[in-house]
Amino acid sequence: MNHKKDKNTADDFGAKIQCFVDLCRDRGLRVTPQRLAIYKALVNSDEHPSAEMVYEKVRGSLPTISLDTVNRTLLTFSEIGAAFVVEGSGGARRFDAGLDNHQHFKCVKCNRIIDFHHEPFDDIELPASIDGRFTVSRKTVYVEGLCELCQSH
Amino acid sequence: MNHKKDKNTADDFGAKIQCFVDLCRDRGLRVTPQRLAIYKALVNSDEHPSAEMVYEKVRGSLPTISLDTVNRTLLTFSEIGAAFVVEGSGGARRFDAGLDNHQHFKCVKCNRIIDFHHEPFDDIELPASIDGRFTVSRKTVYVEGLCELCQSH
DNA sequence: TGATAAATAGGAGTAGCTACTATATAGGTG
DNA sequence: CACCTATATAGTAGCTACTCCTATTTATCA
Ligand SMILES: [Mn+2]
Ligand SMILES: [Mn+2]
Ligand SMILES: [Zn+2]
Ligand SMILES: [Zn+2]
Repeated sequence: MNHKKDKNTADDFGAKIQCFVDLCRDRGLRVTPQRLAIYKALVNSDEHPSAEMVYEKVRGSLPTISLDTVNRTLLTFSEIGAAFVVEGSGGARRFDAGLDNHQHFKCVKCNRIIDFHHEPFDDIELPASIDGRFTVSRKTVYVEGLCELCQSH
Repeated sequence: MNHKKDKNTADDFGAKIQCFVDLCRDRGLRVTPQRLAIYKALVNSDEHPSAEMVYEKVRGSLPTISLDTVNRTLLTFSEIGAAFVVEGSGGARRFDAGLDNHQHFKCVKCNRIIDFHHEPFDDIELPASIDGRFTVSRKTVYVEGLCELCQSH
C-alpha cells in the first residue's frame, strides 16, 4: 500500500468537503447533514450516479432521507456549481462532482458513463452565430456508442 | 413568391419521401399509412418535435393513431437511419429527420433546439483511448444555454 | 437560548415512455 | 385478384423518474 497516496487522497477528500461547505455558506445555503451526506456520496462515486443510486448509498447513514430530497439537493448542487448534470439523453439524470476538465463516453446499452480527457476538447470555439446570439452555459463533446463489455454481444 | 424555390422544395420533399419508402423496403419494413404520416410530419417540422408533438400533428389525418405507435415508429426511424434522437438531457426525447451535417443549440429554459452548422464540428477526431477501445456510433458538439428570447428575463 | 426562515419527509401527482394483447393490414403467393 | 401470414397498430395498463404539496423539523443567527 502506498501511504503517501492514501494520505493525499484523504486530504483531497477533506479539501473538497471544506470547499463544498464554504461554497454553501457563500451562497447562503445551510449545511445540513443531508447535503453533506449526499455530497460525500457523489464525490466518492466515479460512476456518475443517478439520484436513485445516491439515495441508496445515503440511506446507509440517513435511513429516513427521502428520494425527493436527494433529487432536489443534487439539482441545488448543479445550481451552485458543486456538481453538474452529465449530458446525454434517455433514462435518469446522472450527476458528476468531478469539476476538472474532462469528457464523457456513454454506452447506449449498459448506460455506463466513462470519463476521458482530450485537451483539444477543453475549450471548444463556437462560431459567432451562436456565441454572439445566445448565452452559452455549457459546451462539450458528446460521444456515445458501445463500451468494450457490450460490444461482445 | 419564388416559384423556382417552391418547386425545388416540393421536389426535395417528394425525393425525401421516396428515399424513405425505399429505405423501409430495403430493411423489410412495411410502408404503412402511419409510418408515412409520421415521417411527413417529422420532415415538415424544423422544431425537433417530441413524440407528443408529432402525435398531435398526425392525429389530423389519422384520428385513431395511438401515441405508442408514434413513439415506437420514431424509434424505428432512428434504428434504420431515417432520423435520430437529438442529444441533450431533460424532458421528452426530441427527433430530427435532417440528416445533413449540422449541430444543435438547446435553450435550457424554453427547450427550443436551434440548428447551426460549423464545419470544424462535422468530423471530430477522438483520441485513440476512445476510438480504439469503444464502438462510437455518435459524436457531436453539445451546446446549451439561454436563447435570445429567454435571455431578456 | 429562543425565533425564524430554510430545509426535509412523506406522500400524492404527473410526464414520458414501455409492455401487453387483441385486432387489422401490407405485401407476398397461387 | 383473393387469400394468407407475419408484421404492425390501437387501446390500455404499468412503470420510472421525477415534481409538487404540506406539515414538521432544524441550522443559523440575534
Ligand atoms: Mn465525469
Ligand atoms: Mn437539427
Ligand atoms: Zn456498455
Ligand atoms: Zn429559450
